[in-house]
Amino acid sequence: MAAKGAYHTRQQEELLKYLKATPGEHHTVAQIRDHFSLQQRAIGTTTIYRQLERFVEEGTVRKYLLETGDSACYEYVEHAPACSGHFHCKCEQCGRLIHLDCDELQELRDHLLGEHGFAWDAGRTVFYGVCRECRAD
Amino acid sequence: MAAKGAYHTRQQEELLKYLKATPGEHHTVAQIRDHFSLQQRAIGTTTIYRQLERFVEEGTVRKYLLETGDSACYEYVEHAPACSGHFHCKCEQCGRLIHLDCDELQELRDHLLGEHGFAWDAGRTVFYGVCRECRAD
DNA sequence: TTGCGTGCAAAGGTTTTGCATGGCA
DNA sequence: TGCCATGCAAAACCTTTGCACGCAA
Repeated sequence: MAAKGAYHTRQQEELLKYLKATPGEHHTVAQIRDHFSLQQRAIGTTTIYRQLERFVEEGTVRKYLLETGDSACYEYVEHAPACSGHFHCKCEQCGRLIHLDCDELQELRDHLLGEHGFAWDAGRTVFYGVCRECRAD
Repeated sequence: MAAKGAYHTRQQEELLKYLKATPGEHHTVAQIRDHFSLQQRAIGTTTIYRQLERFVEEGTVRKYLLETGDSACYEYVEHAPACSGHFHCKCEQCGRLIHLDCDELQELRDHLLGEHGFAWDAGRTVFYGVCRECRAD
């Protein structure tokens, strides 16, 4: 009796390969669907949602809901599900999602846990603001 | 020729008064609609959306899209659009949105700006994790 | 052969838009 | 009286679910 995730399919493989090829980039379901349609290797929308959901559970992929509220974004996470010492900053002007490596982050986590009892998951948190380039304008 | 927002209506006034009375609390459109329905002072859903949109533009109200993706949350902002020294933490287990006042926040803001050139808007950022109560279980 | 994965169609939910009516100034 | 605001209905979206068929093991 095979469990969930027992089978290996063409769609699953191609989807993961695609995401893996673009680490740090974020994609919407619509973008993914269009990408494969253009390549004549269409994958059903439902399947994309279901595979992404599985990848998120596994920790292979991370899901974001940005403030624009349009649709969710999915991003392949290179390293282990920890993704520690790693900020996600979203620029509200140019829309870019920026990755920052930073020690300060660990301090903040300790502080939140020690002083406020809040176990912060930095990997799921997106910092909103304006990036260096956009401030220069 | 009056411009947008020229008129003062019952719905507008009651909605703002309601939000003002609960600073720091967040409401969904559905919650707001139900609140006024129960009071026999129903406000159309469309109107709620349109008024909230206006308040957000004015900076009177802040809009959040949480990771759950259910529906947007709106919160009255007491003071100017800065909302400094104020964390928003969302517990992923009980779903509560917690407000933390903390000096550490200012330090982090300075660090992000100085070291990484990122002008962080703490008021728009939600920290995801698990709260003290849920960790105790 | 077994039963998971796929994808169409349809449902579900939130948010937006069209349009006739209502109400403020 | 002029024109914005309202709210119903319907559309537009994104996402999830039901179900029959296909395919991996």
